[in-house]
Amino acid sequence: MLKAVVTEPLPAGVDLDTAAAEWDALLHRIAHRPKRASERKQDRSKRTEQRILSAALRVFARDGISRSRIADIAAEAGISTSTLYEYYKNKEDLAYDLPRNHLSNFFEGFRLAVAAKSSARDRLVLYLTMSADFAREHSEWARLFYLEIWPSVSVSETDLRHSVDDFARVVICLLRQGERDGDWPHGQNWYQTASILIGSVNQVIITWLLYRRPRNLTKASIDIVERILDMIAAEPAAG
Amino acid sequence: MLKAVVTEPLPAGVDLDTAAAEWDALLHRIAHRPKRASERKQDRSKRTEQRILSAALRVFARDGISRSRIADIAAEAGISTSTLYEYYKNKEDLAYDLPRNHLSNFFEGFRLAVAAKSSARDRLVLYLTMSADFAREHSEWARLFYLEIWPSVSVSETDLRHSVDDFARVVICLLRQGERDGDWPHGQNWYQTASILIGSVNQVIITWLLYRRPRNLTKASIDIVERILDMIAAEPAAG
DNA sequence: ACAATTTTCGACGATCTTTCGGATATATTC
DNA sequence: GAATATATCCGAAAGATCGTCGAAAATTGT
Repeated sequence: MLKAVVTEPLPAGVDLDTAAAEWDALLHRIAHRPKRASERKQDRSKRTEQRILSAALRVFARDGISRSRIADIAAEAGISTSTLYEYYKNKEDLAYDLPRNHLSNFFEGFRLAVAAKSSARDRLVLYLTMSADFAREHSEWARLFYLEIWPSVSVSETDLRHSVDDFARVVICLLRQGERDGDWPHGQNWYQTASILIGSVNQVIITWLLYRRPRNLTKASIDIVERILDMIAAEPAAG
Repeated sequence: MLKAVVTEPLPAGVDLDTAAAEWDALLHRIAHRPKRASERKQDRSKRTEQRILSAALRVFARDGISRSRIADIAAEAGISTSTLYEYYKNKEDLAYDLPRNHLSNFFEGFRLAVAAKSSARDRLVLYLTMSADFAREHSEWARLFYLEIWPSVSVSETDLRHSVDDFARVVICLLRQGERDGDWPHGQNWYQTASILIGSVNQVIITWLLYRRPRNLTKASIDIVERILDMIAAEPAAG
């Protein structure tokens, strides 16, 4: 795991080693949120579980969560309805397990890719761009996550909430890094800046999911993130 | 209705009268989207309809749409289940009628309030701030709209979609106004700018709805909108 | 006050969800 | 490799919610 090598004199009152360690810890944590409690013992079951998840994703994306029927998902997975209940308490439980899996994969992918980037700005661009790209590559999952689950009231009562909170936490952490490194001026409200970044990218992703516009989601997300970061870098220092 | 009085020489190729007329027309249209088709004949029915809407809002906000039962809503409204079906085809139909009503009211409120503002910047700040304030004042409705309905797949298949599209249209129109008036530099991608503004404000609203943070939603939305507009005004002109 | 129209409601059938007990498959032990 | 224990699967039936229908009640117009 990369650790920033400090060659310049430390700014007063900031421990870069501690900061780097925090970053590593955050990266590790987000990619390793505990999975669901019940571990299946037999290989057969693990295959069945995968078949259920993949079937559920297809059906949910096609019909929307509320209009999907458990029986359809079970049929699509090639098992009986009652077997499905051996794996998931109910439809909601199933629906909320899907994003957790994928989010873990996304975070793990980012953890590996970000090793090549050293500046906070590059990392931030990578992070937000990757999230848009992940949505484009897994558009069935993204429909489910961005259009049905993320904003839902119930997220706040679920384990999934932690993963969603992690998403914002990464942005905040990188904004602080950039401030320390002088990528943008001191004294801004980083929660507000994070809202702008995350809100803007999500807005682009959601519009793309609903209307397939703009055509090139990857380019659009790079453009919007870089534009915002340019604007932030040009702001007068506050405080 | 206010019409901009032109005292300065017109910039080449721009008809300010036409632009002002378009703005008036847009304002009128958004506040007067046609209501639902079926008109009730008796006064009693109109009261019942209101009781249903108000009961549905409470129940949906409390339980979430998918967990709400038609029977509960009917009981809350003091009518029988089957009577409710006389008014709404099904739960979805009911859920999607609520936002339409409120959005109309919001647009009408904006139409009246914006008459006092003449610059595009002031109008934009007013618009986005009012939308956050409307969410704060009608938080049950806002939970339903922002957390369950707006991002939902099904919006794209409903009448409601027009009202949602109107919301963005107003922002785009005001951004063009501001460009003509020199409030910010020429040549930017206004769809992108609109995504930033709308996405950021929505993000703040959603966070407030879920976690009641930041405490003062009104102030937070003013701050974030003004910060973004300042940044946009400071951008170099693109070409 | 009477007829026509509109609105309400209880009862019922249809659809979907969830549970339960036993049958079948896999793993473990000797 | 047979016996035992455990894990997985399924059919059937119970439970819950949705949505319909015809008759009763309320309202309106004359």
